[in-house]
Amino acid sequence: MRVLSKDIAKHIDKSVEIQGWMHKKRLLGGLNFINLRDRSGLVQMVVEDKTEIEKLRGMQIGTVLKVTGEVVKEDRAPGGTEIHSPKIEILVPVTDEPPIEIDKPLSHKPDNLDTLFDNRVIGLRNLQEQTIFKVQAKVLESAREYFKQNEFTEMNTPKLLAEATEGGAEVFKLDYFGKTATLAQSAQFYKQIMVGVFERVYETNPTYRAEPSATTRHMTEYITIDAEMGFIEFDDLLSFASGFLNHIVDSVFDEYGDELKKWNAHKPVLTKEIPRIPMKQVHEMYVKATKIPITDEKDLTPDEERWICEHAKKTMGSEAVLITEWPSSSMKFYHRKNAENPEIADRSDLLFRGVEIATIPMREHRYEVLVDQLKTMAKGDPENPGFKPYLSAFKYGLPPHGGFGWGLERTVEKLIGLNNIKEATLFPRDINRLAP
RNA sequence: GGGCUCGUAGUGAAGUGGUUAUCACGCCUCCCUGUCACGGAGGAGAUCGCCGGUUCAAAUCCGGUCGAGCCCGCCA
Repeated sequence: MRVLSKDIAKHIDKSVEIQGWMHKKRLLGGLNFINLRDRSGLVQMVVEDKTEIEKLRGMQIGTVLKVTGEVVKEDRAPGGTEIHSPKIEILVPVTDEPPIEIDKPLSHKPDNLDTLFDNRVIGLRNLQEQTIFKVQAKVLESAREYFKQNEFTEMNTPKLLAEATEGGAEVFKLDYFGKTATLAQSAQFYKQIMVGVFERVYETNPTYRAEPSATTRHMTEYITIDAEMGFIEFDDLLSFASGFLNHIVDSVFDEYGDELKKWNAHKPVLTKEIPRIPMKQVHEMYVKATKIPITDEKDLTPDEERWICEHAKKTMGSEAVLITEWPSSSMKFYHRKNAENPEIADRSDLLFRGVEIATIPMREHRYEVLVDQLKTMAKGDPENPGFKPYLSAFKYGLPPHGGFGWGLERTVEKLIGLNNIKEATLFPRDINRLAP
């Protein structure tokens, strides 16, 4: 009966069987320490028997072991317990030394990321790398928790689409039994359609962008937390997003705060309601503070995004900020113009620690207005089979609604304090990486 | 797509014209009974990304090429 490393303290003075990977050898001669890794962590065993330690000669880190030994309480052992007099059975011998270190922190310097990803299969076994992806799993878990508390229904929408209709990002094209299919660049149309079914829906699925971007915050495949809710207005939508971020941050640091100390990650300071700042005001504050002129009034530059987050941290007690009042001239056709001021759109971007992690807009739900915006802003044909089913959802009744597309990897990256989105991705895909 | 920067043992780094290319981790052999970045002695491991050029001499300078990184544009 296998016992996990985290549970051995419950078996003091008893014989237990443990299984896992050899993580570290410290051979002191007559007294040898072997660390074993399993899914719950590490356990130390003390090997004094020469025939037992000889079994491990030539065996490298990663060797799969089954060990039976006695659990002993020992203050000098990490965790206060260890295994004595082990009988070692090698389940899978490993004689090749690992191409990258498993038992020591790996270099995350930009110059070394290529090596990190080339050796990803083995490097992910590194405990510090594991922390990144336990945090990622926790972000998803706490997101689901929050959605459930707020009566959302989880869904899965198709990623293979007939043709590109949404506009904006470049799409991947692929052969589909002689026709051309595209990979979804977002769940946009489907999640709006599903508002007509469940009111509140979300999914956490991959999305694909064929943009030839080579930056620290872009990939060709990434996970979006896509949510949409009906019968809501803009204010409440932004409050919902504030609560969402707070819940995720609290959940992650409650569970992994200790492990994250090894990454020098500190819990972000946030306000219950994330501060909302109109874009024009950000431009003004930025220009005044930095003397750097604004080149594009319709968007923020990456430097402005970094600056406003620092500014909000210092003056508003929040490392996140909601940028509001986006000019309607740059909005998508399915976004909604502000009722009082049609020059601006009911849209907000959520910036967190210097990077945009979510876009949070209200959608235009009125059929006639939407059709008009489709024609004038996107030069789209409402009769096009890519648009017609989508538009019919509106024709047959969609309430006022809004939602967000929330970048999972960017969120994890910034929670931990990493500098490149790919570090927060198991097997990153970018303009020139398709493997491993 | 535009600009800038970088390619040296398995890994991380040093070496800016001079003949055996340096160090640390890892690996191999030996010593070591409380290690936890164990310690000590010894050893193996690199056509210095690739091609061409300049030079008596190139890891080092020049040109090309391939690969990578960062910034910008765009976005999650």
